[in-house]
Amino acid sequence: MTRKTTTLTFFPTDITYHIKDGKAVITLFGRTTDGTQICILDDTFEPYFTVVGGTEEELLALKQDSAHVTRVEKTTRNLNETPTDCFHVFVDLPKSVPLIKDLAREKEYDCYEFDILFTRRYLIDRNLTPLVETIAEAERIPSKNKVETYLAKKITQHRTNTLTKPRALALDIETYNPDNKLNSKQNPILMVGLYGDDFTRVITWKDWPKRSDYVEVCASEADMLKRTVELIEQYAPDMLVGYFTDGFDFPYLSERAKHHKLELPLGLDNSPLEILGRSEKEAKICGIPHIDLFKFVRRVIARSLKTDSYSLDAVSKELLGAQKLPVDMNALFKLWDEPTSELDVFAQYNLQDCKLTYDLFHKLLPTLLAFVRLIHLPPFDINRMAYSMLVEWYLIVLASRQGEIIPRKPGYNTESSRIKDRIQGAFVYEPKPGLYSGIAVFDYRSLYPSIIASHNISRGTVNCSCCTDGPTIETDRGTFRYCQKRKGLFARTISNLILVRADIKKQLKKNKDPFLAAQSEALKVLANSFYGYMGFAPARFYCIECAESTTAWARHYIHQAIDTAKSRGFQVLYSDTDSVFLLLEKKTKEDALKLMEEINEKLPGLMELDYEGYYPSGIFVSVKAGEGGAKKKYALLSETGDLKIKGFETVRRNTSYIAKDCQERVLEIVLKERDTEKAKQYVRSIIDGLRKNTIPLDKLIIRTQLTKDTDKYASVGPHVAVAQRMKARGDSAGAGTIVKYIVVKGKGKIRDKVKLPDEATQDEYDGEYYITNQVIPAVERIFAVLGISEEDLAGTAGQSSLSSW
DNA sequence: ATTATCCGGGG
DNA sequence: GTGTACGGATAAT
Repeated sequence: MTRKTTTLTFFPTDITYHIKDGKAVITLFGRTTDGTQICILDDTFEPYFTVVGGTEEELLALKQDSAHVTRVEKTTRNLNETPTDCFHVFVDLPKSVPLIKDLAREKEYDCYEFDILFTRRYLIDRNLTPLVETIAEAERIPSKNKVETYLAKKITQHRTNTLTKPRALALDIETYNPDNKLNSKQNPILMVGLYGDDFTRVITWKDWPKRSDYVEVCASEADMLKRTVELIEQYAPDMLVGYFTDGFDFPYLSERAKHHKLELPLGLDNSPLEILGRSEKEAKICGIPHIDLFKFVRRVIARSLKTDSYSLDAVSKELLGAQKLPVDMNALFKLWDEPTSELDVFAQYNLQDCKLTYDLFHKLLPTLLAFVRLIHLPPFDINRMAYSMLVEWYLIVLASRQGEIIPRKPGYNTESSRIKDRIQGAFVYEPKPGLYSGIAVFDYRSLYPSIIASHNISRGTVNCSCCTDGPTIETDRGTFRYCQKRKGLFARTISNLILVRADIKKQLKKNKDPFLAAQSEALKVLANSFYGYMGFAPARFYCIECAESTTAWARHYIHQAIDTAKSRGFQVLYSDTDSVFLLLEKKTKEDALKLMEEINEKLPGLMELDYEGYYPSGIFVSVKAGEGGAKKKYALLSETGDLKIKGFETVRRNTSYIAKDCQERVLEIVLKERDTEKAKQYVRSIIDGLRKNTIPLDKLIIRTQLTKDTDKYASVGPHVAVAQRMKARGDSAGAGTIVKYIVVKGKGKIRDKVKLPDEATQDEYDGEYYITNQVIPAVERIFAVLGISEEDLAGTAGQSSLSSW
């Protein structure tokens, strides 16, 4: 009867539950510190939700079919940060919660927390964090799982070690693709690539001459699928990694398995690979978190990347300095039909994609781990969350552990009406276009987070009834006052984020650990996302008054800095949101620093004005030539000689490198050498080079992204004409393709004068086109500031127009 | 300007 | 599964 209880130390990687004997059993999968994969069951957690109103008897009586209330616990929790009597209503099964909740609602009881998932509720209430070292007192039990299974008596964590070296396996497939068609019902999978620690394999079902030694040939597609499951099981990964595998590889594998009437029992409980969701799919494997790096990159990493495209190729290039193997995708199906040694290139291509994915995973692992540790949810969930959800769940877990009842998600009507709520934005002091010397720049450090923390902004502290005096803030929406006695949820949470980050930054100075660096970054972005979250219509903790007060205080503090500067005789050049640019003129840097100290003395709490830097010269350019109102278009020269350029066009849309290069060089000459004449001569030399066709061809390439397929454009612009040319010669060019072209000499419209970069020759590009449409527009506003007209610039003063050159 | 719609990414 | 979109860019009004 009695079995031996053992102590297991393990890292939980995945969590789920199953029903056994009419009861929900939490199932944790993970790896022990000595490397064994295990499964731990916990049958001591009961599903519940929270009700305000009703009586114990009435709640106990709620029942629909077999769904029923098992017990009711009277308790006190905070509702909108105010202590409130409520009930925890326990039910027989997790899926009974929505049913019983509906019955309770019919009786007009206020229901909460009925949509907090069972496994998440477990992690919150039991204070557990995935991927963190866990100690379980447990006994071994018989099971059909692929791994040793134990029933837990007690599970605890000390939040020390984290699973920083998970055993990862990357997967990628290649498919039969006639006419660029991706159709999992018709076209088979040709190859499955796997890449792990000391493991490389491409599985396929045709042989070809001179194939690489990591290629394994199966008899059929079905055999290849079975072999894939077998190899994954043998490798026993902690995490299965892919790129857009939620949207492509796993759904495709699943569909092909269905086609062959096969199951893909990848789960550690032998359950099949599951494809969830309707429009945005998720591929789930029980016990093995599936990490789709594409989703993580697009939702979390994107804002720190330069690239516009989140393709594996572009992201690998930026983060790893490595790229996909260049192949002609259209050749794959032809080679498959008649295999030659050339087909091996596609196996190499397949494996390279797996390797990039594997390397990318390790590059991004510190960030993923940082969020898992902060938010306390499983890696599978964190991987797929948008910023708003990361903030929301950070709040949910913290608030819940502090006894707060989690607000409901807004209904459709509430959300629609919230969308109409507009918040008055930041203050902008528009600069007068001009060339300036001696600029000091200050900015408020983490302005919005520090305001929220310092002014105790929170949904539960706004216009509290416990203190009627205290500072107020005027906004378009009314005057708001925040409690002086109780610390609010938002303010407490954000203060904590700021303080923990300060501590991590201190540690980072001694130890440049990438995991620490990622934690610091994660804390920063979470803090910076709070303001946006408060005004986000679908947010549970929505608080428009809080958001409105935050920007109002921001405007107040930036005005305060500007007014103090003016009263001390500084000229204010420009200001936007959290920064102030001062023109020093006769004053020194020391005077400016003294001013900063003076401003800082008056600031409350965590708020602080930072000295961003001193710039010997800077130019502010108007958005439209010759007019005022230069918003966010300026260039500064730092003391170390670096140019800081804001708001000028970049080579992304319809701009050539020659235009950008010329613009940068002009800014450099103007700011560093202060030599207008030299800048003018430089532009003239470029114009001359364009006329004489001596500027290298690759500087003239113009890039434009196709927004739709070529046949859907009403008007055929140059980029559409190029796409048509590409198609005519057999290249693919559909929606999303970035087309590259060069404008060449000739008659007619621009679209009749475009060529692909590899078709055009040095002598045939149209210099005049580049002068009028690329180079001049890029620099004319800079010269307008310096009092030089287009005509003067081009050396054509006196002529009637540019076109007469 | 503000509001709808489309699209990514994979072969 | 006690559930679910998202965010950017372009086109349309």
